[in-house]
Amino acid sequence: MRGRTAHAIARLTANARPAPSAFICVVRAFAVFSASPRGRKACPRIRLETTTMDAKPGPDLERMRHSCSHVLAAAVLKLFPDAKLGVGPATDTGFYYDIQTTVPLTTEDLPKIEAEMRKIRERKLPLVRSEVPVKDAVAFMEKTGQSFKVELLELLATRGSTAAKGLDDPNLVDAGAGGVSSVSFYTLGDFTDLCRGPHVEHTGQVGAFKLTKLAGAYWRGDSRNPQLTRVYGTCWANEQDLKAYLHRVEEAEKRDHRKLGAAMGLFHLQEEAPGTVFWHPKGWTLFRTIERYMRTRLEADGYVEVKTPQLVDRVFWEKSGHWANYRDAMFVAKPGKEGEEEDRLYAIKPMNCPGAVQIFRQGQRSYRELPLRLAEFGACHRYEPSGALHGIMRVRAFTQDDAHIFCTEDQVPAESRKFCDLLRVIYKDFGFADLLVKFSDRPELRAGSDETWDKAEAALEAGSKAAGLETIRNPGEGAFYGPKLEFVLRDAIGRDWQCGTLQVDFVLPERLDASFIGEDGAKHRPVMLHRAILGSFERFIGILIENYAGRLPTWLAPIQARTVPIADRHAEFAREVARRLMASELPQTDGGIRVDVDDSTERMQKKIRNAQLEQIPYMLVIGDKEQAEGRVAVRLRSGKDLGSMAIEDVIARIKAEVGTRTDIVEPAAETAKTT
RNA sequence: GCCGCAGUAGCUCAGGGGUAGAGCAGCGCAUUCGUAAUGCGCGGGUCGGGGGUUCAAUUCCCUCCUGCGGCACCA
Repeated sequence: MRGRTAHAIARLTANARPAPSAFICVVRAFAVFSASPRGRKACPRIRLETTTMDAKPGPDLERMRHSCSHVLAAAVLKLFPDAKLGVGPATDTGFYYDIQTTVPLTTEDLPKIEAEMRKIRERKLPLVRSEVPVKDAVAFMEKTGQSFKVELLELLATRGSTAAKGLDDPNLVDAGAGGVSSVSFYTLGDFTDLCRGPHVEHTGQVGAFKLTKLAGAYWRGDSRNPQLTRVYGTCWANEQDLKAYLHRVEEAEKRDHRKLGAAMGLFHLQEEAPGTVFWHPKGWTLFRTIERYMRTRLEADGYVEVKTPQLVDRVFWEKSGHWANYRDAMFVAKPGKEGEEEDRLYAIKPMNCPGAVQIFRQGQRSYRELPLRLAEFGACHRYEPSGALHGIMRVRAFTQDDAHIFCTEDQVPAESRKFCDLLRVIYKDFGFADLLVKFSDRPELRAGSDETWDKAEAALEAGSKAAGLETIRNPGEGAFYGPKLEFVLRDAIGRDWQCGTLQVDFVLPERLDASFIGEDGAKHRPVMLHRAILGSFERFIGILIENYAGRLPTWLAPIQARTVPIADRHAEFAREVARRLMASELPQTDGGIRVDVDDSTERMQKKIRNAQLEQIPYMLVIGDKEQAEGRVAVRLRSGKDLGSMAIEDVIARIKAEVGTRTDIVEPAAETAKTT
């Protein structure tokens, strides 16, 4: 968000419509749910809302959506009179209501509920607010059997807030010390709900809506509580906006890395290996390109690379604390003949840090070696809950761009700063400019004393200050061994992805007894910084695919150019051109330009179509003319025709794009169909 | 893990108590073509696995697996 003008944001968020020339920009701070699959944790952020000056006057969207959730609840109660209601707030695109019914709701009920909702809208029922003493409110909800509402009322009476923890419900948070003595009710026909409001005046003002999905949701977000059925809907000012939204959802689906990744031939997943990726040649080329790039950056920044074992005795994990905290999520192995397995139980590493400590512990370390930056492209396995798996974004086997920096407490600020600088350069190279940083402090379940945590949090605070970061507090979300900074980047369609992390750890060096000899000749404990920039390669590649909608910049594209001979007699020259491109040495890579030849018997038009669909940056067409002149006709995937070019000029251009990691933008390059 | 939904050819999808069909892709032949689909032909499926009901199951029921959308989780 930073560094963007309000106008740019308006354009980003204006549903692909041109940005209005005049608009009002309202800045509001409130809790929004992050779209990051890292979790839909509440992530407070400044949000810009834009409204056009010439926008039609009408009820505020959020208010309308909130009212729409009441309409939903009223409709459900009409159809299922014994339904118990949970909470029903507005969301970024609509609303939901959590409902418990004796017979579970199914998707077949949705059209019926929708029809009932329309009836309510047509009747233009007023939404009437009333102030009610808590005692009376409880009596009313008890009488109507709304036990969840009674629970909410009790929370309001004692705490003045219904928030489960922290900032988790933007619509119900009204945090204030102490309880309240009265609450507000809203009545809509014969349906009365506990609600803070505000609402539209009557149900006729509820715009175009559609119920979109059903899902289970734990009461008050706690898996120990009963699960209610959450009915999701979307709601817009008018039919046109609703249609535009549904269209946008469809467009976003086309970016889905699972679909694109398969279509681009990058990888596949299959039943027998849930949550693990089969990388195909093109996908692995992309993976290695990123790995090579990271290695170059890390080496330049004073890291040394290591590799630690996959399988380590459980005793080791007990020592590190992982066994106690994460045993359920670890894969274990007992080798040996069936019935005669070895006594020792091994676990596949879920993290790289204990391994890194072992390397640090070998021999006697001196303060002169610090800071020691041990990088590892470590492959970790975690038995993630089945419901969490998602394409290659959330998997059970993944490769981290991990590193552990062993240093003194005094070195933490400088190392933090150095890390943040590196992180920013790398994100920029991948095309991400927007960055948000969260500061996660001590969780409830943790290792180490409070004094240690005080020290660690203070050190990280100093580090983030040294790096010049503005951070957002994320209470209780630190790792069990230390507090962390979390780096969130924003993609081309405004979604947030948490990727990087920097964690200060005083605990593991202690537990695993790491030490160095200081200037004073005495033994000291090092501080350990855990850090990652991409997070996991698998997830980051998924993010890249979605961010670029498959159209990876030339430096990352698995195939950068394809020669397209028009007829068989041009094939030999096409192969010759490809050989020349392959022989050209690209900057910062091991090889030449990644090029192939389409010498199939298809017509040229079909070959171009195929290259387009594969999002290949350069199509080098070769016919009689080109062959005679020793040149190629260059077409970009944007549809732009660069005309006839000398082969060395094509090579120079691709080299330039790879060298700067930025594609050359052609001004008139927008003729291509979007597919 | 929990709630809801889904699984039919490599892909997208149709069908339905009497053992399956389209388009694309693939293969073969013809075509040798100037910037997003040349024509003709051919092959391809234990209808996710297991169990049950039935004269008969891909279709109905149960169960398991996997995936999808959420919830919870995410060192």
